[in-house]
Amino acid sequence: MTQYAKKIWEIVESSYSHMTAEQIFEELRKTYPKVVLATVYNNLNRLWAEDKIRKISVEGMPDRYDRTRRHDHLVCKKCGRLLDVDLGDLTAQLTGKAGVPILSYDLKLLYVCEECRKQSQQKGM
Amino acid sequence: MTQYAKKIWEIVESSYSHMTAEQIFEELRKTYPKVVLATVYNNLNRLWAEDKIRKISVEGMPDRYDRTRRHDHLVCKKCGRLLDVDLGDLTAQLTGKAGVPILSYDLKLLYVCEECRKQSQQKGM
DNA sequence: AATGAATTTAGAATGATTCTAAAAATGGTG
DNA sequence: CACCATTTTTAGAATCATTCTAAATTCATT
Repeated sequence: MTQYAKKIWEIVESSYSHMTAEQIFEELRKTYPKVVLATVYNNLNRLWAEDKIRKISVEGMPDRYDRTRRHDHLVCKKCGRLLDVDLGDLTAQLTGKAGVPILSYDLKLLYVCEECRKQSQQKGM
Repeated sequence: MTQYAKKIWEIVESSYSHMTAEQIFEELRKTYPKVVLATVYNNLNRLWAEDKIRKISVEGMPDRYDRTRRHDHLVCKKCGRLLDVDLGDLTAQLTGKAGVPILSYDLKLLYVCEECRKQSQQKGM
């Protein structure tokens, strides 16, 4: 791993904030001010293909990157806010039913976050 | 619902092929040759916000739209191919653990499809 | 130091989606 | 039906995330 790959991996793996490529880029620049955004994408894609990081896509938002340690997500249907939640390991339960070997799974629970609930109440929706 | 919304809803609801906005647009044009792509996006977004259709995002691919009837997806990690699979309704099981009211959930099982498996064997990967 | 492979860079290009403002359609209401 | 307000559609430009291209640099191995 190059210095960039290593640092990018550290940033993602130690973050709990589901960063976008742009945010990772900003963070990386604190250490390597000359690095370029394409490098961040290159490395994120590489790390992702090698299963060293996770990628999370939520409709209408830029992809976000996450540490690999197994956990699931609560996604606000209104604003896209992402929260970690651990629903336990369902691999065994799911593999049987699926009928093919599963690498991993990606479970998103949709809800409406506190703030969005308040907002839609105010507007009487 | 306008004529466009209705037809778009019908296209999505009756399809099992996880169509992109572009594909839905092409299909809609068979009935309404003058319709415009932005209208498709408008309606898809509206229908989705009203929970009349599902939206599925897979990393690096355009969003795809799906009927609402509960089912889950197998996603090929290499090529993004999408397959339907029914793993049963986990709502009850998940709601308890999550601790907040869940609107729905979105479960993607990652695997490597037949074709991609063959390809990577050939290349010795 | 030389070779080849992998990575980085700069910047252009792509592609999906949204935005803008104006025009058209729609839906009551009197 | 005629009027008004609201919603939807349209055309086309604009935006934004991401990828691509080709050259330059770095890296690993000999």
